[in-house]
Amino acid sequence: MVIDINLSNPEAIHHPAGQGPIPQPSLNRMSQYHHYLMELQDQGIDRVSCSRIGADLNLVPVQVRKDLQYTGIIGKPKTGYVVAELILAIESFLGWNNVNEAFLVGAGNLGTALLGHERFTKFGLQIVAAFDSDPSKIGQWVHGKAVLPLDKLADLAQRMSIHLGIITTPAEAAQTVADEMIRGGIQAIWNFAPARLKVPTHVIVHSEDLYSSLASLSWKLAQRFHVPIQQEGGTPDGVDANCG
Amino acid sequence: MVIDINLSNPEAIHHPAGQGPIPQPSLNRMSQYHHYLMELQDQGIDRVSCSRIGADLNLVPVQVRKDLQYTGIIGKPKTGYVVAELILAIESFLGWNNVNEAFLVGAGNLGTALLGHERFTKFGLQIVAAFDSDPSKIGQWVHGKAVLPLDKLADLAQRMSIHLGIITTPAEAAQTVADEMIRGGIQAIWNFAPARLKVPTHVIVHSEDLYSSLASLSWKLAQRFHVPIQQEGGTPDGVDANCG
DNA sequence: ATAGATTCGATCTATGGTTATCGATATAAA
DNA sequence: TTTATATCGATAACCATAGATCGAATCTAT
Repeated sequence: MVIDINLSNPEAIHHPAGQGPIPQPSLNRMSQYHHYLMELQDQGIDRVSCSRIGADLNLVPVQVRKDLQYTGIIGKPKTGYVVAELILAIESFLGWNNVNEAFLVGAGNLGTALLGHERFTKFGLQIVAAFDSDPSKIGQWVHGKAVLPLDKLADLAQRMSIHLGIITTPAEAAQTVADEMIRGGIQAIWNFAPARLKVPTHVIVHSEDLYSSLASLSWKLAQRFHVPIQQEGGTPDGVDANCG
Repeated sequence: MVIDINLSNPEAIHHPAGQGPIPQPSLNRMSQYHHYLMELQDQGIDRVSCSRIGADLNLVPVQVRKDLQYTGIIGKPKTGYVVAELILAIESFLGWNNVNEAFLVGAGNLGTALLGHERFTKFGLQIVAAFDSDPSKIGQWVHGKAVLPLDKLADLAQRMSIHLGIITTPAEAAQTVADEMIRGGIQAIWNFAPARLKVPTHVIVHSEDLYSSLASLSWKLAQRFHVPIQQEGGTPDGVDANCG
């Protein structure tokens, strides 16, 4: 799950097509649609309707339609959308057709996992180098990326115009790393360390907060086992919701 | 970010204290409060008010108060809450005072990272064994946990009454693994593989969906760089929101 | 060519979550 | 002891998101 630290006010979120602000939940569903459409394409299906998408993704058709409208795609009555077009629309909407070069800090297991995830390139994410402060890791190559000393980050980020930083260090190091990134002019941080980052308001922070997920998960498990009383319309199974 | 697959209807989510259903966002904020309160405790602070929490966490006090009420804690006017009590209240509310034993499948980098994360035990999560289908990994020990063959999972889960499964395999394997887990009577799945899992409705699924996060992140970055026009109350920085 | 079925796009309504308000209560200061 | 202030808990207003409805458009089948 994600907690974005510098919230202040959830303000209007506008998008290019000028269709007004897009709700965060809609934005979150985009990748789901994208993934699903890629599957359709693999199966040789070239047209799809909102009803179909909704049925397969457990969403009500109207919601799908609304979400897709944000991408600027237009569909035809009775036929629906052209799958290929729709994929492109989503990719362009999300900026996945442009490359985002990124620096990753923290060449541990998690960092290594991300470095090895070639599929990111399909979504415009290109991790170009890794950094660490552990001398034993510096100079190594991980999945074809050099591990450089952390103190080179700011300068390199600036010279290479890197806008995105990924933090996969332990919690203690996270703030220091974030500060370095900001010093290097990095605009957005994808943070996997379980720490609240203090950043200037112009910096975008997305934190993957495992504990938050774990919290919902264990709460729901606890519910199931310690609250045998379940007496209403919804089945005991209905304890789920999206965005857990 | 998290997408929970078997949604159907986001139905009422009830909790023990009987204060009515708890909103998912509130649930997600719980771990944040918990983390913050632990910090306070480390600093020797023993009382705290909602205003204080809100100021430090960028939340409006009234929201904090409401969230905390779900845990059943009661505070005193003018003083606020006793930190130690509050921590206990949250832990008990989330079920973090009970142990959840879990099996993890997929002893790759990500799996290894999770297996090595001792801090999980503080939150009631105890990963008791790892599984894999790669013969070269079977029989190894990772961070003190044995890596067993996948086909032993269902039987062991049943005999040991394991309720929680963690999937850290590649996407292709995820569904097979989930099926095995369900065969073993597992109730909840924490899925890190980028795949939609098909599960019976009684099984809780929490998927950490990296692509969804990446989608928001790259959208926001794209917004920043490709839409120089930003003409309203909110600053261009205000593009953030929680739950990205 | 026409009738029927299906789906899109737009508008409207309902739900759920967030934020504001108000009285009550506890502490601190006068 | 009294008064002022801060905070809690509850209720109510508000806003964002989700869902329902309806007309218009397009395709298929007769």
